[in-house]
Amino acid sequence: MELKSTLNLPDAEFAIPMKADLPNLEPTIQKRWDEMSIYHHLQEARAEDPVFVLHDGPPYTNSPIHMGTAMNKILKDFVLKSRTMMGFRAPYVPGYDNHGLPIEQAVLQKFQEKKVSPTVIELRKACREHAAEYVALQSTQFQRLGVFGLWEKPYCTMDYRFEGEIIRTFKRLVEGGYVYKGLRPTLWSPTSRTALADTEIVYQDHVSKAIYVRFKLKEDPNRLFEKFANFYTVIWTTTPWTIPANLAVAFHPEFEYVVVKVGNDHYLLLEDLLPKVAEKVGWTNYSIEERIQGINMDRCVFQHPLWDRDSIAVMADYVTTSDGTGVVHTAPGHGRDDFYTGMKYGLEILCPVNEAGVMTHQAHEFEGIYYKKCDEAVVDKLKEVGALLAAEDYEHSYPYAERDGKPVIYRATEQWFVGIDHNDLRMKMLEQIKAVNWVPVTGQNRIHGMVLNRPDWCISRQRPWGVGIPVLYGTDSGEPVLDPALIELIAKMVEENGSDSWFEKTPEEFLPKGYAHPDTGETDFRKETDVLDVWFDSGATSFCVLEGNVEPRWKEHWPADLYLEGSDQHRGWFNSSLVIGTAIKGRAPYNEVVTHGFLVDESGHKMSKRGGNSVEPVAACAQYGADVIRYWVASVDYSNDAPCSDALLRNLGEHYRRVRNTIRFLMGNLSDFDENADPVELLPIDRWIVEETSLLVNDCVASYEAYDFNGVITEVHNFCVNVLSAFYLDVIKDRIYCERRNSSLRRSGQQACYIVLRQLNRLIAPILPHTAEEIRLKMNPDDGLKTVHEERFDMPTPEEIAELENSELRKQFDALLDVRGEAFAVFETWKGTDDVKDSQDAILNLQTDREEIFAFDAEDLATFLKVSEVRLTKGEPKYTFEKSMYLKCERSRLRRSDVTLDDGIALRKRDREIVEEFKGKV
RNA sequence: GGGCUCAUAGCUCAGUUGGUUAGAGCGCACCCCUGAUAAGGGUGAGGUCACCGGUUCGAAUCCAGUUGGGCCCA
Repeated sequence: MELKSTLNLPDAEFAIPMKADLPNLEPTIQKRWDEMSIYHHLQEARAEDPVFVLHDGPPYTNSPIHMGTAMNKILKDFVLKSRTMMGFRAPYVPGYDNHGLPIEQAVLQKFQEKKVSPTVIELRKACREHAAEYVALQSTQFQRLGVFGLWEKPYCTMDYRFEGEIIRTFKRLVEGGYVYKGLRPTLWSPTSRTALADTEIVYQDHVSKAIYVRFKLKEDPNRLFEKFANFYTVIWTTTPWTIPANLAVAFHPEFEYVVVKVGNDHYLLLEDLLPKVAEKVGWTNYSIEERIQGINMDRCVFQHPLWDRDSIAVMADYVTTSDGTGVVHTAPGHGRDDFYTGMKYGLEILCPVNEAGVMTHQAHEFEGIYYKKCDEAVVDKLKEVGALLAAEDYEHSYPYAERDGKPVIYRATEQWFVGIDHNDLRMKMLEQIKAVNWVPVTGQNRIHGMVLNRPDWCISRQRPWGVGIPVLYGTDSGEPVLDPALIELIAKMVEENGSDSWFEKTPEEFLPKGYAHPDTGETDFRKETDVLDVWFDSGATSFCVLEGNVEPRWKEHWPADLYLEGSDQHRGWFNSSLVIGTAIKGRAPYNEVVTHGFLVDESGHKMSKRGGNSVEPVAACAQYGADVIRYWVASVDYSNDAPCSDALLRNLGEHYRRVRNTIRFLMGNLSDFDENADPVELLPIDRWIVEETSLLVNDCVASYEAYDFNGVITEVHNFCVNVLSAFYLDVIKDRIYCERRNSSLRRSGQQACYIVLRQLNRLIAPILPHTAEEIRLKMNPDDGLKTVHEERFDMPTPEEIAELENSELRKQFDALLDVRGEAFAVFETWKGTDDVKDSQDAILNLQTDREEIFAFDAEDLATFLKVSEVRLTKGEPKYTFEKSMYLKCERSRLRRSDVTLDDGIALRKRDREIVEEFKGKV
């Protein structure tokens, strides 16, 4: 008779296959999820439970997803699935960010290729189509990763109702008095008379007229320079035409300046640049009279070189020691740095240039001159009044418009702003930042600095693809109407017909009959042409989504429990959401913020398509499977830069297989196990493994709560490798394989395996959702649930944990595992002697002083230490081996004292009885 | 150039308030098993904790600087 047929070997039929074939398996599991509407099923299953709201940050819809977006969505999914298994209802409305320049430019390029100039309406339509295409694509790609959510009704910032709600959010800020109109310099093309974005600029070599100009000291509050006659400072600029807009001269507070005497005049400039300046302006005979640090000049007043106007000394840290004089000509209407410095010092934003690049009446005698021509006029005039020290041609790179290849200028234009200091908003935001839980905690530092220093928020964009700013102007007066009732009217129009209608319709078409300007009484209006900054769109999402006005199914409590995004969003979404949330409701729209880093390759360099080191999530899904990608996400420290490469994914595939195989073996042992049969009393080792598993669950759930997914997967993996494979499963094989099918010894082991398996499967489910579902489907447990994702973590109470951690049983097995490790190490050096290579062929003479070991049964010790016999004595630790002379049982393959040779076959007593029973049956 | 941040074994990660010989998994080498088998078990080799100073009885850990990455600005 075949001895093998009398054994209970693992049944591969009952287990999951060793080879996962995830790329083919996952879609079939996902199909099943779709058929059962798993997202809704889970929401209903937790309908009565506490809610955990993760509000989705919308990815931009102009490309397929990349690995970074995949990681972000997977991290969110870890949170949602684990919170669900902790017993929360965890809704998830995925979002998409649709408006903005990158889409507009992609679309414009397509038009250009066809040599078509679209109208604003045509362009917007094409942008909408383009965005919709990528919403659909990204949605498919995210779902392929195994992410659950309300995929049939995500939020899109371009949806009509959503656009309407964005306008209402604007209205709430208007009601709070946060919105005002001001000037701000933008890149401006005088030839096409439009504002341009940074991305529409190319830098080219350009020859400018560079001039050195002296400014006479007018007021000297600290009497620093009163001892010097004819006292000037010297500036250098490459744009003479901006001299009419000069309102300040900037010094670096920390740099060292000198007072230089030249003839009867004194000049203040940077010491480091003195030799260079002296050469340029032709000072041959000069002497340094005094040295003084820049900070001392703060708020000295100089005289504008042409007119009776002050030019005050301001402090700026962008002053450099490489060019010019160390004193920077500052025209707040003509430069971004100048603008912010001007704001800080309360200067006017003076811009004496009109939209065609022609100087206005504010430029006095230069009125009517084109800005380029004005360079010469200004130089002549400066020479005439004696303010010009030198002029030369200067070659440098200068911004040009990509569109028409012509130079551009910085020009202050009218823009809409949100006042960050209105109503103490900044202080309130800083308070909120303290109250939010930032993970990792360094995020708090980062956003605090940004909010502390941020200027007012310019929410205007001179662009067609966005939500039109709902403001009308009196045609004659040019006075804006900031009327909440009017904005509400526009919001209603937009939510029905989209913000396209704002662009399509004339004011007469949507204004009520007889509507008059609240301030001027005018009845003729023109529309604002600017759209809202896309950060306004996304900053408004917490209201648009969670308040449920756009879609009732989205309604959840505000603020959200969690935002989870890349660390770049400290400046972006976390910031814009905080501004709007705090302005409207006086608090942050999130209680907790988790941030992750960016992707790098194996050598720690940023991942990019151009760098040729990117890993594509769609391709990786097809090659390794989503669960392996998810394993990767769980394995990296996402709070830092996360490394990703093909080699890394392959490596993690090995980790995955190890976990999978351990579970597969557990399952294989359970083919004849009935979960509903009356339980037997567990043997000590079986009770031990169940208790160890409870401790594992406790640790892993704590890790899930702390968003430490690496902690989860590392512990699970180590448990599979070190505790299950290397010890427990190895050691119970004899019982499972060789004992009688229904013996309580075997049943005890199976019962433990079953419990461990169910526990493990829950622990991996948030990270490996497809695999966990595959396992559950194969096991088909009788618990009335439809999916592993609605199971709950089986959490012991804190009291139970404390008891388990300190149990006698645990101490006993800890001691055993220590002894086992030491014994194996000694065996390794002994083996080979007496021809013994397998520890099962050896007898261990174990001398130990560890009391716990003596509590074990002698037979169990031999089994647990994988030897033929253990001869135990008390004393100093000592391990010696000798060759076992016992016969080897042909059925159990063990050398034991009870093996006898009978009928030409060597068998243990137990095994002989079982074989006889089988014979009797046959 | 500025703000924030990171650097521990070939790879991915642990490393509590500063305290024995810095750990794990993978990979690698050697061995065992052949009843988890494109599996499983055992042992082992791998580290100037990026570099350079400092504080301290004692530093991977605290401080300053350097180098090299990353995000955000300019």
